Amino acid sequence: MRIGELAALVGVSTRTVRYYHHLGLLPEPARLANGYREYRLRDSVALARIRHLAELGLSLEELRDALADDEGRDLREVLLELDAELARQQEAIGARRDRLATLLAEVDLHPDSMVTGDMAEVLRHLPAEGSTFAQVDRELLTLVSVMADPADQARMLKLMRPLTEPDALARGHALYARLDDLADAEPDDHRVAVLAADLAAHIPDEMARLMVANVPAARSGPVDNADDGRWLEVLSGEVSPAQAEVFRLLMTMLKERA
Amino acid sequence: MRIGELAALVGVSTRTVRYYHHLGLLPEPARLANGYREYRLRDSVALARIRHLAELGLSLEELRDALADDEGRDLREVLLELDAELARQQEAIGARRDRLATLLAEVDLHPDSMVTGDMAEVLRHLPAEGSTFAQVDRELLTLVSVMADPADQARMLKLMRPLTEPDALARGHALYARLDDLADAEPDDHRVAVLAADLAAHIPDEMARLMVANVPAARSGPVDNADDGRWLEVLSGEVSPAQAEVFRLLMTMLKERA
DNA sequence: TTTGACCTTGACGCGACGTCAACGTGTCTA
DNA sequence: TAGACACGTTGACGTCGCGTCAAGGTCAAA
Repeated sequence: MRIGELAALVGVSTRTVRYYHHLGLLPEPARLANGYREYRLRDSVALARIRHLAELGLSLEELRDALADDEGRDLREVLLELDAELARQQEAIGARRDRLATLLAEVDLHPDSMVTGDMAEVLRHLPAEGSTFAQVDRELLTLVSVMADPADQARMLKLMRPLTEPDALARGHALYARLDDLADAEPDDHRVAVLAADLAAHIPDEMARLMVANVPAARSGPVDNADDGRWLEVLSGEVSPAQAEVFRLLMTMLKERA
Repeated sequence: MRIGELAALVGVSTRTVRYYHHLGLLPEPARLANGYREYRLRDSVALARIRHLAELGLSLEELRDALADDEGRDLREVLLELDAELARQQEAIGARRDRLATLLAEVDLHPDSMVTGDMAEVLRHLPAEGSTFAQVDRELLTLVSVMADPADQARMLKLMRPLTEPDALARGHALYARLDDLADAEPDDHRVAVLAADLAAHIPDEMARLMVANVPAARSGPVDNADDGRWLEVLSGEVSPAQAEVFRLLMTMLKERA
């Protein structure tokens, strides 16, 4: 047989056969006078065996190891390992499909974003365009909703629920307005400390504890942990210096309260 | 934020972030005076969203399309399509695991080869070393056992069962010996036609029909079908001219009988 | 003789990055 | 002030299992 016949017989391309030669998986057969490879029956048996195993999902390198010398001993281990690997893959795909189903339900309800229904509810209660600080909160909440695992998120949403009550909402919007008023103020403006105290009063105890536990800038001591990064500076980049000072004071107050 | 902070926050490598810029998935942020990229909160939101979707199995290209302009309309379709794709993958892996389990059972029983137990039984009944023709049969049967689907194989094995009875076996071995005797004979040796007839008599009717239907050299007319290849020549390469002639005559007789 | 089907080797391309090179920048320490 | 060290920049190559094209050589049929 020439290479095309062998390939057609086993059902692969000639490129595949030559590639297997290149890898040393299939021995190079004798050549005819014109340089063509001349295959025999046993080559097609070897090739068919390679394909049989490859189609089960074995990598060609694993194949070479398994078929190398002792065909029986190693092969069984490799196949068992492969089965475990395939089982893992099935589970992983199942988990992905679960998350996908969750996401699809969210997309159905809120096509414009990718947050859960509850989080979308919270976001809708934030002041719309115009408030730069509300925009920062919006981004923070969206980030959390994409990154945090569902359990943590649900806990957080439960704590935020009271803030969406009509009167709490009105006070919240007033606080946002006062924050926005500080856009051009100096960090030592007298309104800064007052606003921070009012914000602290607005935040329920349980939520304060959660913020202290999770916001790096509020944890004890100076920035000694690499994980902490530079949260405060990052936020400062998003808002004015006076507004950043409000945030810093607020976190200090919450930490003292905890 | 600089690129390392962004990457650590979202849990990817800096290379990944730059790759997403390269693909246009994530917009390039402003640069500092020193050329460093300067990221803001919204960049981390965008990056987290990309990762969230990518981890579900969407390709980056699909992601770019889905997140391009209309986030809601397209995304749902893409996600549904992805779910179908994942379901297909799960099924494919399941099928692979089924075949793997079959193969494992075979390997347990017959560690030296990769054939089913029944086929191993047939192979064991063939004359051992020394008979070149039996070696050819051995390779042909092994090839069939690797390539044919299990149903066809089972049918074939059932037809071969009578040939492994003690007396049929003895006659079969005698026929192999007579074939091997023709190794150095001329194609017009008088033993050729006799042996072909004896072989034909040794093959049960039903099996003859199966061979005529499946062996290209036995089908009607000259080689007119590309699929037929050059079976006869291939076999001739494995055995002597006289032996090849026996095979040719045998197939002709079987065809006439059908 | 020319076509057309086959063979040869060699090289590039894919997808989603990892990894290394060669270099500039910023911060901390001796 | 110098050096160490961590970080940033762009660019290029490697991964895996081949597909695909390039530029030729070989062979049977029209």
